[in-house]
Amino acid sequence: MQQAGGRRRANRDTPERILDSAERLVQSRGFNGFSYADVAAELGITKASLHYHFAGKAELGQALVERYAARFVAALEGIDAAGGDAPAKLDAYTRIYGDVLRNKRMCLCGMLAADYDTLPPPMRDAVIRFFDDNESWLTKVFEQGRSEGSLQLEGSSHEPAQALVSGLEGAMLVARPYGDVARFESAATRLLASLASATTPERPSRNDR
Amino acid sequence: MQQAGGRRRANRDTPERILDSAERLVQSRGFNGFSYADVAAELGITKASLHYHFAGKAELGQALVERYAARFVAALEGIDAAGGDAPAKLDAYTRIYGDVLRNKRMCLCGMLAADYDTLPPPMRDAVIRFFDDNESWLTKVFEQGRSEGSLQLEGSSHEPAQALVSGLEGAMLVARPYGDVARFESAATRLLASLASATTPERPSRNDR
DNA sequence: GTCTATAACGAGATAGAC
DNA sequence: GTCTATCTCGTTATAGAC
Repeated sequence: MQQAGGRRRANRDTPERILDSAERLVQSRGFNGFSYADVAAELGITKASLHYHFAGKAELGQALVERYAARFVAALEGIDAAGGDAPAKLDAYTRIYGDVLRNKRMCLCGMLAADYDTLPPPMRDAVIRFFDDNESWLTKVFEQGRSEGSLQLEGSSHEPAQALVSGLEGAMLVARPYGDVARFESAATRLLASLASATTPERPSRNDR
Repeated sequence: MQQAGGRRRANRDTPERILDSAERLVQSRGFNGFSYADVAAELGITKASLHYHFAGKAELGQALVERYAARFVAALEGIDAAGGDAPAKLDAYTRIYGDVLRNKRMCLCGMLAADYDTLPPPMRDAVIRFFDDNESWLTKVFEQGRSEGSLQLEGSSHEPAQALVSGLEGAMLVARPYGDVARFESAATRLLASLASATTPERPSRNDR
Protein backbone atom coordinates (compact mmCIF):
# COMPACT_ATOMS: atom_id res chain seq x y z
CA MET A 1 0.00 0.00 0.00
CA GLN A 2 2.48 2.66 1.12
CA GLN A 3 4.88 2.31 -1.85
CA ALA A 4 7.79 1.29 0.37
CA GLY A 5 9.20 -1.69 -1.46
CA GLY A 6 9.86 -0.90 -5.06
CA ARG A 7 12.01 2.22 -5.02
CA ARG A 8 15.43 2.04 -6.61
CA ARG A 9 16.01 5.67 -7.64
CA ALA A 10 18.44 8.16 -6.13
CA ASN A 11 15.37 10.01 -4.86
CA ARG A 12 14.61 8.89 -1.35
CA ASP A 13 11.07 9.52 -0.29
CA THR A 14 9.98 12.99 0.67
CA PRO A 15 9.95 12.68 4.47
CA GLU A 16 13.58 11.56 4.39
CA ARG A 17 14.59 14.40 2.11
CA ILE A 18 12.82 16.84 4.40
CA LEU A 19 14.67 15.45 7.39
CA ASP A 20 17.99 15.60 5.53
CA SER A 21 17.50 19.24 4.68
CA ALA A 22 16.21 20.27 8.10
CA GLU A 23 18.99 18.34 9.78
CA ARG A 24 21.68 20.17 7.89
CA LEU A 25 20.00 23.51 8.58
CA VAL A 26 19.64 22.88 12.32
CA GLN A 27 23.20 21.64 12.59
CA SER A 28 24.52 24.83 11.06
CA ARG A 29 21.98 27.48 12.08
CA GLY A 30 20.25 26.14 15.18
CA PHE A 31 16.60 25.27 15.76
CA ASN A 32 15.56 28.92 15.88
CA GLY A 33 17.71 29.82 12.90
CA PHE A 34 15.87 27.91 10.20
CA SER A 35 12.31 27.90 8.89
CA TYR A 36 9.88 25.79 6.92
CA ALA A 37 10.49 28.25 4.09
CA ASP A 38 14.20 27.35 4.05
CA VAL A 39 13.50 23.64 3.79
CA ALA A 40 10.78 24.14 1.19
CA ALA A 41 13.05 26.28 -0.98
CA GLU A 42 15.87 23.77 -0.74
CA LEU A 43 13.61 20.91 -1.80
CA GLY A 44 11.62 22.81 -4.40
CA ILE A 45 8.29 22.14 -2.72
CA THR A 46 5.91 24.36 -0.77
CA LYS A 47 5.59 24.95 2.95
CA ALA A 48 2.11 23.42 2.82
CA SER A 49 3.61 20.16 1.60
CA LEU A 50 5.95 20.12 4.56
CA HIS A 51 3.00 20.40 6.89
CA TYR A 52 1.49 17.33 5.24
CA HIS A 53 4.50 15.25 6.27
CA PHE A 54 5.27 16.92 9.59
CA ALA A 55 2.39 18.65 11.33
CA GLY A 56 4.56 21.39 12.80
CA LYS A 57 8.05 22.47 13.58
CA ALA A 58 7.90 20.68 16.92
CA GLU A 59 7.04 17.35 15.29
CA LEU A 60 9.69 17.84 12.61
CA GLY A 61 12.24 18.63 15.27
CA GLN A 62 11.34 15.59 17.29
CA ALA A 63 11.65 13.32 14.25
CA LEU A 64 14.98 14.96 13.54
CA VAL A 65 16.50 14.16 16.91
CA GLU A 66 15.08 10.68 16.99
CA ARG A 67 16.49 9.77 13.60
CA TYR A 68 19.83 11.29 14.52
CA ALA A 69 19.96 9.41 17.81
CA ALA A 70 18.99 6.14 16.12
CA ARG A 71 21.78 6.58 13.59
CA PHE A 72 24.21 7.25 16.37
CA VAL A 73 23.14 4.11 18.20
CA ALA A 74 23.56 2.15 14.98
CA ALA A 75 27.07 3.57 14.55
CA LEU A 76 27.96 2.56 18.11
CA GLU A 77 26.67 -0.94 17.46
CA GLY A 78 28.83 -0.99 14.36
CA ILE A 79 31.86 -0.12 16.46
CA ASP A 80 31.01 -2.89 18.89
CA ALA A 81 30.58 -5.34 16.04
CA ALA A 82 34.08 -4.56 14.78
CA GLY A 83 35.31 -6.03 18.04
CA GLY A 84 38.31 -3.81 18.78
CA ASP A 85 39.75 -3.04 22.17
CA ALA A 86 38.61 -0.05 24.19
CA PRO A 87 41.15 2.47 22.84
CA ALA A 88 40.19 1.50 19.29
CA LYS A 89 36.54 2.05 20.13
CA LEU A 90 37.21 5.46 21.63
CA ASP A 91 39.16 6.37 18.52
CA ALA A 92 36.28 5.33 16.32
CA TYR A 93 33.84 7.22 18.53
CA THR A 94 35.88 10.38 18.24
CA ARG A 95 36.10 9.97 14.50
CA ILE A 96 32.30 10.18 14.25
CA TYR A 97 32.42 13.68 15.71
CA GLY A 98 35.27 14.67 13.44
CA ASP A 99 33.32 13.55 10.41
CA VAL A 100 30.36 15.72 11.41
CA LEU A 101 32.64 18.71 11.79
CA ARG A 102 34.33 18.05 8.45
CA ASN A 103 30.85 18.48 6.96
CA LYS A 104 30.92 21.95 8.54
CA ARG A 105 28.23 20.92 10.99
CA MET A 106 27.81 20.93 14.73
CA CYS A 107 26.56 17.78 16.42
CA LEU A 108 22.77 18.02 16.15
CA CYS A 109 22.26 17.44 19.85
CA GLY A 110 25.10 19.73 20.83
CA MET A 111 23.39 22.46 18.83
CA LEU A 112 20.05 21.63 20.43
CA ALA A 113 21.70 21.69 23.85
CA ALA A 114 22.41 25.37 23.18
CA ASP A 115 18.79 25.90 22.10
CA TYR A 116 17.52 23.77 24.97
CA ASP A 117 15.54 26.45 26.82
CA THR A 118 13.48 27.19 23.71
CA LEU A 119 12.75 23.59 22.69
CA PRO A 120 9.35 21.90 22.92
CA PRO A 121 9.42 19.32 25.75
CA PRO A 122 9.47 16.22 23.53
CA MET A 123 12.61 17.50 21.86
CA ARG A 124 14.20 18.23 25.21
CA ASP A 125 13.59 14.67 26.33
CA ALA A 126 15.05 13.29 23.11
CA VAL A 127 18.18 15.41 23.47
CA ILE A 128 18.73 14.19 27.01
CA ARG A 129 18.22 10.60 25.87
CA PHE A 130 20.87 11.12 23.21
CA PHE A 131 23.47 12.15 25.75
CA ASP A 132 22.41 9.40 28.16
CA ASP A 133 22.73 6.77 25.45
CA ASN A 134 26.15 8.01 24.42
CA GLU A 135 27.42 8.09 27.94
CA SER A 136 26.12 4.68 28.83
CA TRP A 137 27.82 3.23 25.75
CA LEU A 138 31.06 5.01 26.62
CA THR A 139 30.78 3.83 30.20
CA LYS A 140 30.73 0.26 28.97
CA VAL A 141 33.75 0.93 26.79
CA PHE A 142 35.68 2.32 29.74
CA GLU A 143 34.72 -0.72 31.76
CA GLN A 144 35.84 -2.96 28.94
CA GLY A 145 39.13 -1.09 28.89
CA ARG A 146 39.59 -1.60 32.59
CA SER A 147 38.81 -5.30 32.53
CA GLU A 148 40.89 -6.06 29.45
CA GLY A 149 43.71 -3.93 30.89
CA SER A 150 43.89 -1.61 27.90
CA LEU A 151 42.94 1.50 29.89
CA GLN A 152 44.30 2.93 33.09
CA LEU A 153 41.28 4.06 35.11
CA GLU A 154 40.89 4.97 38.71
CA GLY A 155 37.42 5.58 40.08
CA SER A 156 34.15 5.65 38.18
CA SER A 157 33.93 4.95 34.47
CA HIS A 158 30.82 7.09 34.07
CA GLU A 159 32.63 10.32 34.88
CA PRO A 160 35.19 9.98 32.10
CA ALA A 161 32.32 9.08 29.77
CA GLN A 162 30.62 12.38 30.61
CA ALA A 163 33.87 14.27 30.28
CA LEU A 164 34.55 12.80 26.85
CA VAL A 165 31.10 13.66 25.50
CA SER A 166 31.22 17.23 26.73
CA GLY A 167 34.83 17.65 25.69
CA LEU A 168 34.08 16.57 22.13
CA GLU A 169 30.96 18.74 21.96
CA GLY A 170 32.95 21.74 23.13
CA ALA A 171 35.76 21.06 20.72
CA MET A 172 33.26 21.06 17.85
CA LEU A 173 31.47 24.14 19.16
CA VAL A 174 34.62 26.25 19.23
CA ALA A 175 36.37 24.78 16.18
CA ARG A 176 33.44 25.49 13.87
CA PRO A 177 33.57 29.31 13.98
CA TYR A 178 37.27 29.07 13.19
CA GLY A 179 36.56 26.67 10.35
CA ASP A 180 39.51 24.74 11.71
CA VAL A 181 39.20 20.97 11.93
CA ALA A 182 42.80 20.63 13.14
CA ARG A 183 41.77 22.54 16.21
CA PHE A 184 39.15 19.90 16.95
CA GLU A 185 41.58 17.07 16.29
CA SER A 186 44.13 18.55 18.65
CA ALA A 187 41.64 18.89 21.50
CA ALA A 188 40.21 15.43 20.82
CA THR A 189 43.64 13.82 20.86
CA ARG A 190 44.38 15.48 24.17
CA LEU A 191 41.08 14.31 25.61
CA LEU A 192 41.66 10.75 24.55
CA ALA A 193 45.19 10.81 25.88
CA SER A 194 44.08 12.07 29.27
CA LEU A 195 41.01 9.90 29.69
CA ALA A 196 42.24 6.80 28.02
CA SER A 197 45.91 6.57 28.81
CA ALA A 198 46.84 3.26 27.27
CA THR A 199 48.54 0.75 29.50
CA THR A 200 50.46 -0.74 26.62
CA PRO A 201 53.49 1.41 25.73
CA GLU A 202 53.22 0.74 22.00
CA ARG A 203 50.60 2.85 20.22
CA PRO A 204 48.96 1.69 16.98
CA SER A 205 49.75 4.44 14.49
CA ARG A 206 47.47 3.12 11.76
CA ASN A 207 43.70 3.24 12.06
CA ASP A 208 42.81 1.19 8.94
CA ARG A 209 41.54 -1.89 10.81
CA MET B 1 26.14 67.17 29.53
CA GLN B 2 25.48 63.43 29.27
CA GLN B 3 24.44 62.96 32.92
CA ALA B 4 27.25 60.48 33.61
CA GLY B 5 28.64 61.78 36.85
CA GLY B 6 25.94 62.29 39.39
CA ARG B 7 24.08 58.97 39.55
CA ARG B 8 23.98 57.18 42.87
CA ARG B 9 20.74 55.17 42.62
CA ALA B 10 20.31 51.42 42.15
CA ASN B 11 19.04 52.21 38.65
CA ARG B 12 21.89 52.02 36.24
CA ASP B 13 21.30 53.93 33.04
CA THR B 14 19.05 52.51 30.40
CA PRO B 15 21.64 51.22 27.91
CA GLU B 16 23.23 49.15 30.68
CA ARG B 17 19.90 47.74 31.78
CA ILE B 18 19.09 46.86 28.18
CA LEU B 19 22.42 45.08 27.84
CA ASP B 20 21.86 43.23 31.11
CA SER B 21 18.48 41.95 30.00
CA ALA B 22 19.58 41.06 26.48
CA GLU B 23 22.68 39.35 27.81
CA ARG B 24 20.71 37.08 30.07
CA LEU B 25 18.27 36.28 27.27
CA VAL B 26 20.99 35.45 24.75
CA GLN B 27 22.87 33.33 27.27
CA SER B 28 19.79 31.21 27.91
CA ARG B 29 17.90 31.30 24.59
CA GLY B 30 20.47 32.12 21.93
CA PHE B 31 20.70 35.10 19.59
CA ASN B 32 17.81 33.87 17.44
CA GLY B 33 15.72 32.93 20.46
CA PHE B 34 15.07 36.37 21.89
CA SER B 35 13.49 39.55 20.55
CA TYR B 36 13.32 43.26 21.21
CA ALA B 37 9.84 42.60 22.59
CA ASP B 38 11.30 40.30 25.26
CA VAL B 39 13.76 42.93 26.43
CA ALA B 40 11.18 45.70 26.31
CA ALA B 41 8.71 43.68 28.41
CA GLU B 42 11.37 42.83 30.96
CA LEU B 43 12.37 46.48 31.35
CA GLY B 44 8.88 47.93 31.15
CA ILE B 45 9.71 50.16 28.20
CA THR B 46 8.73 49.98 24.55
CA LYS B 47 10.53 48.47 21.61
CA ALA B 48 10.82 51.92 20.07
CA SER B 49 12.86 53.05 23.06
CA LEU B 50 15.24 50.18 22.52
CA HIS B 51 15.85 51.34 19.00
CA TYR B 52 16.77 54.75 20.34
CA HIS B 53 19.64 53.23 22.32
CA PHE B 54 20.63 50.46 19.90
CA ALA B 55 19.79 51.01 16.25
CA GLY B 56 19.14 47.35 15.54
CA LYS B 57 19.58 43.84 16.79
CA ALA B 58 22.98 43.63 15.12
CA GLU B 59 24.26 46.69 16.97
CA LEU B 60 22.81 45.49 20.25
CA GLY B 61 24.43 42.13 19.74
CA GLN B 62 27.78 43.67 18.99
CA ALA B 63 27.64 45.84 22.11
CA LEU B 64 26.68 42.73 24.04
CA VAL B 65 29.71 40.72 23.02
CA GLU B 66 32.08 43.63 23.41
CA ARG B 67 30.93 44.39 26.94
CA TYR B 68 31.09 40.71 27.84
CA ALA B 69 34.59 40.34 26.42
CA ALA B 70 35.76 43.48 28.21
CA ARG B 71 34.45 42.14 31.52
CA PHE B 72 36.22 38.88 30.90
CA VAL B 73 39.48 40.67 30.21
CA ALA B 74 39.03 42.65 33.41
CA ALA B 75 38.44 39.44 35.35
CA LEU B 76 41.61 37.94 33.89
CA GLU B 77 43.56 41.04 34.86
CA GLY B 78 42.11 40.66 38.34
CA ILE B 79 43.41 37.10 38.49
CA ASP B 80 46.84 38.29 37.38
CA ALA B 81 46.80 41.03 39.99
CA ALA B 82 46.15 38.48 42.74
CA GLY B 83 49.56 37.09 41.86
CA GLY B 84 49.02 33.38 42.40
CA ASP B 85 50.89 30.57 40.72
CA ALA B 86 49.68 29.02 37.47
CA PRO B 87 47.49 26.27 39.01
CA ALA B 88 45.76 28.89 41.17
CA LYS B 89 45.11 31.01 38.09
CA LEU B 90 43.65 28.08 36.20
CA ASP B 91 41.42 27.33 39.18
CA ALA B 92 40.19 30.91 39.26
CA TYR B 93 39.64 30.87 35.51
CA THR B 94 37.54 27.74 35.75
CA ARG B 95 35.53 29.25 38.59
CA ILE B 96 34.42 32.06 36.28
CA TYR B 97 32.74 29.53 34.03
CA GLY B 98 31.19 27.72 36.96
CA ASP B 99 29.70 30.97 38.21
CA VAL B 100 28.07 31.63 34.86
CA LEU B 101 26.57 28.16 34.86
CA ARG B 102 25.33 28.54 38.44
CA ASN B 103 23.31 31.48 37.10
CA LYS B 104 21.75 28.95 34.73
CA ARG B 105 23.46 30.57 31.79
CA MET B 106 25.70 29.44 28.98
CA CYS B 107 28.86 31.43 28.27
CA LEU B 108 27.69 34.24 25.98
CA CYS B 109 30.33 33.50 23.39
CA GLY B 110 29.84 29.75 23.62
CA MET B 111 26.18 30.35 22.84
CA LEU B 112 27.08 32.68 19.99
CA ALA B 113 29.53 30.09 18.69
CA ALA B 114 26.52 27.84 18.17
CA ASP B 115 24.66 30.68 16.42
CA TYR B 116 27.78 31.67 14.50
CA ASP B 117 26.50 30.99 10.97
CA THR B 118 23.56 33.34 11.51
CA LEU B 119 25.45 36.21 13.13
CA PRO B 120 26.12 39.58 11.50
CA PRO B 121 29.83 39.83 10.61
CA PRO B 122 30.78 42.32 13.34
CA MET B 123 29.46 39.92 15.96
CA ARG B 124 31.36 37.05 14.39
CA ASP B 125 34.59 38.98 14.63
CA ALA B 126 33.94 39.88 18.25
CA VAL B 127 33.25 36.25 19.16
CA ILE B 128 36.49 35.12 17.59
CA ARG B 129 38.37 37.87 19.40
CA PHE B 130 36.88 36.67 22.69
CA PHE B 131 38.26 33.18 22.20
CA ASP B 132 41.59 34.51 20.96
CA ASP B 133 41.95 36.74 24.02
CA ASN B 134 41.10 33.92 26.40
CA GLU B 135 43.53 31.56 24.76
CA SER B 136 46.34 34.03 24.67
CA TRP B 137 45.88 34.73 28.39
CA LEU B 138 45.78 31.00 29.14
CA THR B 139 48.84 30.46 26.99
CA LYS B 140 50.75 32.91 29.17
CA VAL B 141 49.51 31.12 32.29
CA PHE B 142 50.73 27.79 30.97
CA GLU B 143 54.09 29.36 30.17
CA GLN B 144 54.23 30.83 33.65
CA GLY B 145 53.52 27.38 35.02
CA ARG B 146 56.30 25.90 32.99
CA SER B 147 58.87 28.49 33.97
CA GLU B 148 57.95 28.52 37.66
CA GLY B 149 57.87 24.73 37.63
CA SER B 150 54.31 24.48 38.89
CA LEU B 151 53.01 22.78 35.74
CA GLN B 152 54.25 19.74 33.88
CA LEU B 153 54.01 20.61 30.18
CA GLU B 154 55.51 19.02 27.16
CA GLY B 155 55.16 20.76 23.82
CA SER B 156 53.21 23.89 23.01
CA SER B 157 51.35 25.86 25.66
CA HIS B 158 48.84 27.19 23.15
CA GLU B 159 47.32 23.78 22.49
CA PRO B 160 46.39 23.11 26.11
CA ALA B 161 44.96 26.65 26.23
CA GLN B 162 42.66 25.82 23.32
CA ALA B 163 41.75 22.49 24.86
CA LEU B 164 40.83 24.11 28.17
CA VAL B 165 38.60 26.74 26.59
CA SER B 166 36.73 24.26 24.43
CA GLY B 167 36.54 21.72 27.24
CA LEU B 168 34.96 24.24 29.59
CA GLU B 169 32.56 25.47 26.92
CA GLY B 170 31.49 21.91 26.21
CA ALA B 171 31.07 21.11 29.87
CA MET B 172 28.74 24.09 30.25
CA LEU B 173 26.88 23.26 27.06
CA VAL B 174 26.02 19.74 28.16
CA ALA B 175 25.58 20.39 31.88
CA ARG B 176 22.99 23.10 31.34
CA PRO B 177 20.20 20.92 29.87
CA TYR B 178 20.69 18.56 32.81
CA GLY B 179 20.55 21.49 35.23
CA ASP B 180 23.49 19.80 36.88
CA VAL B 181 26.37 21.97 38.01
CA ALA B 182 28.14 18.98 39.58
CA ARG B 183 28.43 17.56 36.12
CA PHE B 184 30.30 20.66 35.00
CA GLU B 185 32.54 20.62 38.06
CA SER B 186 33.46 17.00 37.49
CA ALA B 187 34.43 17.58 33.88
CA ALA B 188 36.30 20.78 34.78
CA THR B 189 38.27 19.07 37.52
CA ARG B 190 39.28 16.33 35.11
CA LEU B 191 40.34 18.87 32.51
CA LEU B 192 42.48 20.78 34.96
CA ALA B 193 44.01 17.60 36.27
CA SER B 194 44.96 16.43 32.79
CA LEU B 195 46.22 19.73 31.42
CA ALA B 196 47.75 21.13 34.55
CA SER B 197 49.20 18.23 36.42
CA ALA B 198 50.92 19.91 39.32
CA THR B 199 54.56 19.13 39.86
CA THR B 200 54.30 19.53 43.60
CA PRO B 201 52.89 16.35 45.20
CA GLU B 202 50.85 18.22 47.78
CA ARG B 203 47.54 19.55 46.50
CA PRO B 204 45.86 22.56 48.10
CA SER B 205 42.46 21.26 49.20
CA ARG B 206 41.10 24.66 50.23
CA ASN B 207 40.35 27.40 47.72
CA ASP B 208 39.66 30.21 50.20
CA ARG B 209 42.85 32.08 49.44
C1' DG C 1 14.43 59.73 26.19
C1' DT C 2 10.18 57.58 25.86
C1' DC C 3 5.85 57.08 23.87
C1' DT C 4 1.89 55.62 20.14
C1' DA C 5 1.14 54.04 15.84
C1' DT C 6 2.19 51.67 11.97
C1' DA C 7 4.77 49.85 8.23
C1' DA C 8 6.95 45.85 6.11
C1' DC C 9 8.14 41.43 6.30
C1' DG C 10 8.67 36.56 7.61
C1' DA C 11 7.13 32.71 10.38
C1' DG C 12 4.12 28.83 11.43
C1' DA C 13 -0.04 27.08 10.14
C1' DT C 14 -4.75 25.84 7.71
C1' DA C 15 -8.45 25.25 3.98
C1' DG C 16 -9.51 23.36 0.11
C1' DA C 17 -8.69 22.53 -5.05
C1' DC C 18 -6.28 19.36 -8.03
C1' DG D 1 0.94 14.21 -2.09
C1' DT D 2 1.37 18.70 -3.73
C1' DC D 3 -0.44 22.92 -4.87
C1' DT D 4 -2.55 28.08 -4.33
C1' DA D 5 -4.34 31.14 -1.32
C1' DT D 6 -4.92 32.99 2.92
C1' DC D 7 -4.68 33.79 7.91
C1' DT D 8 -2.61 35.18 12.15
C1' DC D 9 0.94 36.43 14.66
C1' DG D 10 5.61 37.89 15.93
C1' DT D 11 9.60 40.47 14.60
C1' DT D 12 12.43 44.30 13.18
C1' DA D 13 12.19 48.83 12.23
C1' DT D 14 10.60 53.83 11.39
C1' DA D 15 7.84 58.28 11.85
C1' DG D 16 6.53 61.59 14.56
C1' DA D 17 4.13 63.38 18.90
C1' DC D 18 5.17 64.46 23.75
